[in-house]
Amino acid sequence: MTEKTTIYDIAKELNITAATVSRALNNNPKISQSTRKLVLETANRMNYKQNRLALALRSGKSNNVGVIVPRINTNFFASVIRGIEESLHPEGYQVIICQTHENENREIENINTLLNAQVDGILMSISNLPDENNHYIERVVQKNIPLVFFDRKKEIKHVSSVTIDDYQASYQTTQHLLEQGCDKIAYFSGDRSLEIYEDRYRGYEKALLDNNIPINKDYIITIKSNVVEGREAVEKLLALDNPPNAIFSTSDFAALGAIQKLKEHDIKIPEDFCVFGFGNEPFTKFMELSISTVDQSPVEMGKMAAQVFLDKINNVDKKKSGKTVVLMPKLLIRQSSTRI
Amino acid sequence: MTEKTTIYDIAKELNITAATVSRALNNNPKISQSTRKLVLETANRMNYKQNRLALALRSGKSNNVGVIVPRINTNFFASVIRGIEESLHPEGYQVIICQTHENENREIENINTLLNAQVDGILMSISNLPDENNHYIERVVQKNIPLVFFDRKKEIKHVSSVTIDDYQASYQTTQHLLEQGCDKIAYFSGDRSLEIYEDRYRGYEKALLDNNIPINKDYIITIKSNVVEGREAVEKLLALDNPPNAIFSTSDFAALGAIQKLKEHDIKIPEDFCVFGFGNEPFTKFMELSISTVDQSPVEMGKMAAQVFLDKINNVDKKKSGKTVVLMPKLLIRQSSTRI
DNA sequence: TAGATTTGTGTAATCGATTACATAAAATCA
DNA sequence: TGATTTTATGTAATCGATTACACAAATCTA
Repeated sequence: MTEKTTIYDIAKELNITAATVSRALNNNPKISQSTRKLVLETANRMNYKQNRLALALRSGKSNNVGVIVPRINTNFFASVIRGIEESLHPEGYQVIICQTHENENREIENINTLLNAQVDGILMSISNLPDENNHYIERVVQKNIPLVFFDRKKEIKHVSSVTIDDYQASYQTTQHLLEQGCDKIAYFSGDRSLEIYEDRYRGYEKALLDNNIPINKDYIITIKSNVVEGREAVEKLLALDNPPNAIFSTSDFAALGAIQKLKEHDIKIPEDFCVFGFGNEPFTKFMELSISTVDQSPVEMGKMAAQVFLDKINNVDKKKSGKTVVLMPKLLIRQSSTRI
Repeated sequence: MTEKTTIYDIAKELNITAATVSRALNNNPKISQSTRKLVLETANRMNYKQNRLALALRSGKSNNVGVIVPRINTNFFASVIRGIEESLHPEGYQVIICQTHENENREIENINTLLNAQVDGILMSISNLPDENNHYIERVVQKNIPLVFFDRKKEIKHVSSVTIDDYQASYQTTQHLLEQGCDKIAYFSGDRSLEIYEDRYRGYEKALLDNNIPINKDYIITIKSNVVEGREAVEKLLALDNPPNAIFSTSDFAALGAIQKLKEHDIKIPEDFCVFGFGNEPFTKFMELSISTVDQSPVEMGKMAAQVFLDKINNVDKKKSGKTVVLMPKLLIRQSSTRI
């Protein structure tokens, strides 16, 4: 029939109790071989499937993990989720996804919904939660639910995080551009109230200072991660009295927009101008003029975030420690910044 | 403390029963204003959060929906999932994602896990489930759990589906290439045991026949969706005595590989050779030679699949009908196939 | 063979929320 | 005022699985 089979149905069928059925199904040692065999056969015949909801309610363990991202259909986040799913699936966890659209209310709402759903852990890339809302995060910690930030993190006590070394990535990229002979490097920044963008900015700044190059504020432009803003930023830069000869963009999309616009101005890349992106979006490799960029190993990052969660779940002793994992970024030096 | 507050805790605090608390929280009319106010305040003060697991167990409704895709980190599937999430979130459903990696065992396993988790519906893009395993699908139907295929579907009784009109897309694309003056059109096919690829092939074939152009079997190559296979296929085509002057690739990635290889052979696109892709991957637009392609409106497709699920859930009367939605594809005619 | 031990099942509580039914108290009516 | 209706609350079952505890039967020991 259409109804679901429960252990009670099996029990009635065999004229035993549900407890015995449960024991047989769970390989409990206190059960006779004959009964176990009978139960297993009957369960199979009646097409029994364990109701994980009931199990979850009793055990207090849902075997679900929530993942919160700004938006799922970007290569980076989709890849992180892939990594998470692949690490968690073999351990019997399922992944619930939530999007915030960079909206802090959605972020709070998603956290609450996940808590209500009794998830065993939350992995998230924070949108832009102002500090006054930190208590929503702290509540998760208080409930002893493992929380792991990936990529976009926030310094909160007892919260783990997995990121790449954004400072290093940025420092090395700037250094690379300098070595290519670019001495006037413009910088496209993201919202610096987010740690990753602040770290990247510091890496850029430090590399310039280490090379005795003063910071030119006109070269620093805050953009959103899309093609149009990259184009617009280039217009501004080219209108300067002393325009730059390189751009380090913390967004691949903006880097692409920049390249388009530079070409329209008949500026030769990389001969006259170098461009470096960030994120290793698939298209950067495919372009005829391939775009140099920083690879963030998103799948690895997802796997690592999942691993940090699993370690926490499995070591109840180390109750309130937060683990910080920093992955090394990989500079992918391609045509857009290679002057040979 | 770290413990969770339940309605029993609130009841004890106020010296009433859990039933009354429940009624107050659910705006049950049979409750006095004063009690309701008191309960609400106390719940708030004690930071009460409803345990959705308990609710789910009692009501038989988990408010979770499972989504099964081959792989989440492709633009198409990530976008569909985005659409699904955005339609389902306002209705109070959460989305559980599963990947199959095109593996039929994983597909079956995922279906079973979702059923055990008591999901209220399953939305999936089928991998390559052979017919002898149809009963795993039919079991879902039997349990009266709404099942919706998107993109990659299978004809199974009572199962809904949302697809684009692959036949039309393919027919129109072929027609377009003919109009551009290409009379020798090669075709990169996917695995034709999947309906979508069979439909696309039929569209291609029909357009040629309608224009009195015989099918040349040498022009038809089955590929996997990646750049390398596109390159290799072009090598084969160019080695023919009578090579083609256009390619219609059912994969954008293969189309890109084809373009790369054609350029290496100094063949001019679109003057000497036209290329048309399928899927509207982001990079197709960004290329210096932008690639013509078919847009499948994945976000729309996801939203529609979610809507079909919601309609089914909300109309219990129409118990076992399957709804079939066919979206119109959009041809994006770009430089790679535009001869002025 | 009486007593101790082992083995296999049953009983009933539990997880947290909802709700049909019962019932006491309050309000309304005649 | 006594009967009737309304209102608010309590009681207890339910969803499906697990498990501490109890206990009867089987097996072992001396």
